[in-house]
Amino acid sequence: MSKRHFDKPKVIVIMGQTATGKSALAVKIAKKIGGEIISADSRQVYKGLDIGTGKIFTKEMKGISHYLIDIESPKNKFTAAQFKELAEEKIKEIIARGKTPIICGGTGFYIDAITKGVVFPEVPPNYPLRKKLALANDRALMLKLKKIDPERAKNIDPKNKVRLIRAIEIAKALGKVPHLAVKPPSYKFIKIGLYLPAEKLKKKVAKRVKKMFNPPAGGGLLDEIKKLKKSGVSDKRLKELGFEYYKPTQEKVINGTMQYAKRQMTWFKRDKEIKWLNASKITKDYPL
RNA sequence: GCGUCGAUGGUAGAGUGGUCAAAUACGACACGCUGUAAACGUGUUGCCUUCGGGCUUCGGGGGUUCGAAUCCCUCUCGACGCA
Repeated sequence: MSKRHFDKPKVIVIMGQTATGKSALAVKIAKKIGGEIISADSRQVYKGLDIGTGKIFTKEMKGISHYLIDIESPKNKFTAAQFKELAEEKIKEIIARGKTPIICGGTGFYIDAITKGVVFPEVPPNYPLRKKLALANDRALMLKLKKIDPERAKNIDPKNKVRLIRAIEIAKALGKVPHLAVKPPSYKFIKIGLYLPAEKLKKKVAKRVKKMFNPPAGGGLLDEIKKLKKSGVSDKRLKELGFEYYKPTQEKVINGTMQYAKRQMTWFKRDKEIKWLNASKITKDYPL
């Protein structure tokens, strides 16, 4: 460990499976050490997606500032690069204020975008082009990519249309897809992962989903969807926003959430810097 | 009670004499990821294997055949129709 390591400002990262109590833990830590919270959730950035995404209620924030929640209309698309830019801005601001940034969320890709210092090629999405390319099949796209960027074509997943389309999009704009650049992060990230054994997680998810459909205060998930539709969010867009938002049933949402939790773990498992905590062992007075 | 149809792998559902360990979908498990990431993609999914193959499967039992998930008989269960 170099000395410089200690000079870097600390950023706490709370990640892990859905429904394990990340938000609550983040608030608790923030209270204790004087922190402010940056959400790392690809869907909580949207206004009006509250119940389905398990967004934290204002009163649960307990006066702690939260950022990158409710910053975009669900009619528009928000991307990982936008997240990276905004989050880095917020980190800087919070540190300048003498507080500790706490990144909290379950979207692994977003978290890695910040903590791993990956520099994405600066090519914004070109939706008309994507739409056009989506008409072609994977083989045709692969041939096209080979022609304009044989280098990238070598190691791309040849069957993944989404990746192929993005690669072509970049190559068209820049001539070729640049090699992935990694900039050493300017912060010391302390990563805490929350997980629950499958049985416990399932119970917790089931409870949470039940509440989504029948909240004590009224106005559940179905009302939320109605409201979104009324405000002009299309069915197609609702589908994109996740399984909770397109013809959900309790069973569907529970199963979908469990599948998601599993996928989250395959993502996080590779990150050896994470210190894992069993969420069921964290009590209200967990000594931090 | 008579008649008709049906019973297939974790589920749904193809297959109707050999090319069937059995399509496809879902689920399950594992894995990947260069601005969609709760997205998107890939692999495995009867058992054993020295990875060549071997063994047991299509409601139960019996039979026909060189060969049966597929044909015949019978039993069990289910749906519908007639009583």
